[in-house]
Amino acid sequence: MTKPLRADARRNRDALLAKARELFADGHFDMRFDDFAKLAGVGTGTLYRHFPTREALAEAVYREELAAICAHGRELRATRPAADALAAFLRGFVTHLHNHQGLARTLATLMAAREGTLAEGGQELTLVISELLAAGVEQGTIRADVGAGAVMLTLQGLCAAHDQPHARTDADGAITLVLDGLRRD
Amino acid sequence: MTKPLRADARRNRDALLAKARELFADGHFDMRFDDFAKLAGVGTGTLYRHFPTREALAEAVYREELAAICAHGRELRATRPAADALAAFLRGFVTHLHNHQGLARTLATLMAAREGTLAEGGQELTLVISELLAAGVEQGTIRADVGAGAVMLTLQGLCAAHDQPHARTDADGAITLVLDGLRRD
DNA sequence: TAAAATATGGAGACGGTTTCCGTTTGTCAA
DNA sequence: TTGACAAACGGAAACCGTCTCCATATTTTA
Repeated sequence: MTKPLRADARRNRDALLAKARELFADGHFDMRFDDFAKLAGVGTGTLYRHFPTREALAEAVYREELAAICAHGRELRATRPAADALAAFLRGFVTHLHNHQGLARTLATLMAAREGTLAEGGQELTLVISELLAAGVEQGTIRADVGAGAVMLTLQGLCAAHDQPHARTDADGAITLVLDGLRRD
Repeated sequence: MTKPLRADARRNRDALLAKARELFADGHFDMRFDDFAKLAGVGTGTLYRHFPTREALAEAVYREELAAICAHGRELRATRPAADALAAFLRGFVTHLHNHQGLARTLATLMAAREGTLAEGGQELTLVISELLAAGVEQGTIRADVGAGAVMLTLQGLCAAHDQPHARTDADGAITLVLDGLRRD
């Protein structure tokens, strides 16, 4: 599965990721792709070998962060009533997006992607949400006629709009609607 | 305001729009920008003079369509209880998007745009929705603590996801959540 | 330590975008 | 009408980011 990587290859890959993380954190998302390579001190070819596209790089940068979010979602589901867990998860998601612009930007792309490794991240998130919904249906606190896709679609909106003026307020409002709309009580 | 346009200029502009409409209707959204010019029988420079960017062209193509949608929304507001009008408007919007991929694609861009003429289209839609909401608040059928931005954000999600597998089902679900979440009764 | 396997780097090809300016077309006043 | 001026045209060529290719270098294996 996970093919063993040659020493220099791993070193270069890590250098690229580190530099990308640094630049993303500073809000530099739109660099010339080649420049990532230059700044990381590797050749253009090396960059392309490790990350064929800009999105692949972003995906690698945020993979762990997204996995952590999903893990947090599962933990919530295991330790709280489903409706509470869902609310906490979505509210936390909004806050996290608000504090991590790069993640929002990346997720907007990931969710739009329909094939390949890129889509995986989005699918894991969908899975977590559908588990939360299923638990809520089981507990009778969440309606059964709306699927995880509908919620994901709202999240996609949040991500796509993350850099608009009233993004935070609007995002909070949208999540409120989703939560109240889902509630069955 | 509306500067008088020279005869040949108007002719070329119309040819460009007509060809773009035709191509968009056939699902050809990703043409080389130059080719619009060639296909419309005008020079590259002429294309750029009339529509500086791809988005400007798309915006011009769908401007009337969007205006019609907004007009329809206002008409609904004037002739029905606000909650009904809002539901009809949003449901209709989903159906319309589903039947007009090009509009969805264009709106996704328009809504993301934050400045210039491009943003205008998005703003008019926001305005219509906030009028519908305001009417509902007045009539006591819609909650007052969530703004039009929250709804727009969901619509942005619909547009961004319009070409995904379960887009229609998910869109219907998301709108259901928005409507039920907004209802105050 | 030599051969095989893997990875590197960066020059340059590629292709879409955009500008620039000499020519054409339309407008308007006389 | 016609002449002069302004507005618009067209498309060749400059521009610029992306991506490939391969001679060279590094690591691994035997």
